[in-house]
Amino acid sequence: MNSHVNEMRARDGTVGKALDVLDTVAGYGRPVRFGELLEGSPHPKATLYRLLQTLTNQGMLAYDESSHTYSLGLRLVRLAHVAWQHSSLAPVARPFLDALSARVGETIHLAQLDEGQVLYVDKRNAQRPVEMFSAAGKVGPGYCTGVGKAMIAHLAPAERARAIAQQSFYRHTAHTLTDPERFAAELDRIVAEGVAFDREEHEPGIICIAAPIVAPDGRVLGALSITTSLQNRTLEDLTGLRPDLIDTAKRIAEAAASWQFPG
Amino acid sequence: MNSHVNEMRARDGTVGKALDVLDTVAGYGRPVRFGELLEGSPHPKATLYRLLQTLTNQGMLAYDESSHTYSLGLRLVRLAHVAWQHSSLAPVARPFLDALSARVGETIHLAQLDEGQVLYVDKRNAQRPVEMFSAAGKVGPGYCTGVGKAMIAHLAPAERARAIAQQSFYRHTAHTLTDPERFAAELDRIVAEGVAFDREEHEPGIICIAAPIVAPDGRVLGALSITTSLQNRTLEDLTGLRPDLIDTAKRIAEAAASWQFPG
DNA sequence: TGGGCGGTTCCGAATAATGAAACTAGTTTC
DNA sequence: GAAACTAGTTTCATTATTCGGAACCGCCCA
Repeated sequence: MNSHVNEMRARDGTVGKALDVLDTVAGYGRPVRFGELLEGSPHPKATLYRLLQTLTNQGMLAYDESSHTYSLGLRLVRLAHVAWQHSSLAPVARPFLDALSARVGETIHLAQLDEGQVLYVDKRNAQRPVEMFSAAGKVGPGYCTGVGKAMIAHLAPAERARAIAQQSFYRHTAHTLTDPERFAAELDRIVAEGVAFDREEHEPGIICIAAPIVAPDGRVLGALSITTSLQNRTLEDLTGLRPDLIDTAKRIAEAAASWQFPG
Repeated sequence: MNSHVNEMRARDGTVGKALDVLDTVAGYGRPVRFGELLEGSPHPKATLYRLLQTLTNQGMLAYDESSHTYSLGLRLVRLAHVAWQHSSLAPVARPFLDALSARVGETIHLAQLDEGQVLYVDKRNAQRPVEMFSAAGKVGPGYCTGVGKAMIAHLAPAERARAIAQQSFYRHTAHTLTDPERFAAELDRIVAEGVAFDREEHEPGIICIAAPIVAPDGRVLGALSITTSLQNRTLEDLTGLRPDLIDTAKRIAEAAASWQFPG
């Protein structure tokens, strides 16, 4: 699914390899045995073994004696807490999300771009209170989500090309855009309109409207979306929310700008 | 504050050093410049420089061109999402926390032990919906919190000794236990009683009752606490919640056990 | 124009990573 | 119950990488 990320990132010496292993373990999404990791690993047994030892010793992985399996360690959770607080828009955007959520009553996502993929960093849910990490830290595709398209559309040309090259263009639904050419055209349309729509491109029956969060200097900081299902609302309903969405995105960008520099 | 953790963990070759740098950056809690990191770093300029390059290139750090500062990167948030899901009690405990929260209406914490410190992995708040990462990933002291004492008390002797040695015993309030001897006695009392109390030992006016979550094989998985302020409730009130708390902790332990092995 | 400071690059020496192979422990097969 | 097998761990001579002192760059300020 996202193993190509591994291939891309390696070649930073030992540290790169170690972090690569971390990604691989994460990719399984469950405790994994030494043998499983070995096949599919570019490293010989002893090397992989030492990497796992080191990472475990460092608390980045957790080894379960009884089941002989490795999982990601708690040290990551600890680090991520700090990372989320100062490398993400979420702390700045929080009050704006709260307000927007109260006004529109639909699911709201705040996302950032990471290696061409969408990384959700905060969320407001209409019904249930809030799902914790299930939102923050989750990744999604860039080419078939509202937030992904909104962000990629507003990148500088070179970055945009790179981001397009990083997409898998897997067909999730009948509406998914799977052709890079047509995708690029869609991006131009998005820049012209200022917002991106997800027209059931990722999940059937799910639609959204998304706006980019762009810094004064033009850098894309993230994106904001309002998601709903066709059972509740129509695309026209979402279009009606456009002014509020764009306004909120702009306010977040301003807040981020004045937060960035005084630090 | 927690720099001793750094000292302890290094000496795992290059990877150890790199992760150490990550901790250091996290310790600042804000974007930090190269020079700041250099003083206080055991590495010469060139070495530190290369470590930062590697980590940045790997997405573990983010470098801001304009302010020349490093912060923790988004890749950590991504990894932590997975780590939280399968290396923490939180997913298993979630329904039990929801139920307990609904019954008692006070703030609830779920924590695990990491290097002698308390790592909060989930939270239910009485008033406001839920504060996201502000709970999950946050660390606290082991010797003056309910959850910390409950967990350390139920460790095997050798581990308990190690955990005690890892405490700073900084005096937060007039009630903080700062003597290792008396702390050990408190731990024995906690084992006998089955629950730990925080009697304003961390923050004035804040009290809590905590129970450990212990696996069938005796391993301490985590702890659960109900926190309140002396303005609202008394220690006696909390004692009344003891049966419910202990019962919930036991149920979580059972759920974790039956989740651990089928994996 | 020139000094100072933060950041970057070089390169021989020192060190740590490598990986084939041997070993051990637990498990299945006959 | 022994032998073959499987999965995981350790060893060690070789090799490649990291190390770090020193030189270099370039920007800001005087």
